[in-house]
Amino acid sequence: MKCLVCPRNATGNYYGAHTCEGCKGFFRRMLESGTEYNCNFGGKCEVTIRAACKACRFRQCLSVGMRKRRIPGASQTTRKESSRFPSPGFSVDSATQTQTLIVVGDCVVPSSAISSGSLESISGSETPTPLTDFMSRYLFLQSANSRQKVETFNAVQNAVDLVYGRQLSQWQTCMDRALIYGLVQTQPETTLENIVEAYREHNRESVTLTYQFAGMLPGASELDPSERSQLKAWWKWMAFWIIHRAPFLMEHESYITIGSQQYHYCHYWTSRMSDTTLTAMRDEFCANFRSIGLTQIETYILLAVIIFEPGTDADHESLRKSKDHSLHALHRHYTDLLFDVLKRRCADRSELSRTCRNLEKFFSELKRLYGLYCMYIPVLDSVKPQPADQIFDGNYIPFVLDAIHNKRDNRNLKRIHRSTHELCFAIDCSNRYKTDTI
DNA sequence: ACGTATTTTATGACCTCG
DNA sequence: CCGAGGTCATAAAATACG
Repeated sequence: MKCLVCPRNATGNYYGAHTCEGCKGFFRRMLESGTEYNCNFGGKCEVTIRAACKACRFRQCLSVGMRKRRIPGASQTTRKESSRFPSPGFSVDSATQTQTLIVVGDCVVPSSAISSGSLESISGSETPTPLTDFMSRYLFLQSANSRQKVETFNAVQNAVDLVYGRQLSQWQTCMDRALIYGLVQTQPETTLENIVEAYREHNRESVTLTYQFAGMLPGASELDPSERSQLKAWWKWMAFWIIHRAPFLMEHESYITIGSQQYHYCHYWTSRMSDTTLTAMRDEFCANFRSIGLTQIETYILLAVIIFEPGTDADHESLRKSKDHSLHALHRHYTDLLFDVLKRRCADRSELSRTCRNLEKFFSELKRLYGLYCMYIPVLDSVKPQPADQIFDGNYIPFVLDAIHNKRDNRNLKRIHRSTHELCFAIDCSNRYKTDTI
């Protein structure tokens, strides 16, 4: 196997990546010395043997996922890691790590629980008395149900790795560089127009990834076309957008990179592109979501629940009324799975109910945020969700690019801005998202 | 300025230990 | 057996010197 940093052969997995002895030693020395090197050639040097530019070699180390496991005296690091995906039990600490679940009796348990010898406590040792027919059938159904959940759990994990693994690790690198190593992402000179274009590109890609993820969820491909179209509801994508990014959108700074240029979409650009109220609300929302303390896999199961939420679109009124179509069944299945996983992770009932309460609170915030985004995403013209007049009742939508080019009369823009702003707070999304299913 | 010797620094193969 | 961290010979770079 090749070293992920330089052209040599890898000799093992060091600091979280397959590298050679040289790159391992180099990374260790860089951490020890704490010296920060700058590249004099634009940060794009090829990492060759021995003579490589230190700045670029270190950047490459970070980008392939090399991390110091424990920084002496830096408790912040551990806190940050654990706040992202706190995971007692179902530990999934990187975007690409996979935790398999298996069925024991009627329970779904992480495979690690078996190897660590806690099997007895989960399954109970033996069942000496013969079962009645009814009980056998009952247990069979229950175990089939568990098996299905395990399959779904693993499929969700697989979908996360495949669809989002790369993106998550890029963002994690961006965040680690800043928070752990105090390195600011080198940013090429750019303009607001470039950032807006990158943001659009990023969102187009994001739509694709969302539906790619949705398509990989067990059950999705078997839906009939009208049901499948409901997976693409615009508000679902919005919820997906924010939840998927929540670990990286902090109050003090954002750590996501966008577009083919991988621009750091930092607070500065956010403030140039949208209202500070929106950013503040977004960041507060993300902080609240992080405080729920869902693990990574729980987060994406939650997203699956959202994806399969039966629609409320007027076009699908008849579908919505029938309670037995597949979308409802799938929604139920994923909700069950989420509950199962939560139940098994939470230490006691109070932790479980706290998590559920927080989830409920999160849904009501989501509605509020949805109102805001209804205004801004069409403004940025990054996706074409529904015709704007359906959301804004015929009001003119201010386009940011128009504002940049001063194509519109500024006074008019301000007026419209204010009116849409007020309007978005008034949008009642309560019929769009039901919390009673969770 | 140039060539050579010496010193300093960075590297990576190998080692130890948990 | 694996990987984090230590050791040390040595390659490479920096500096001194004639």
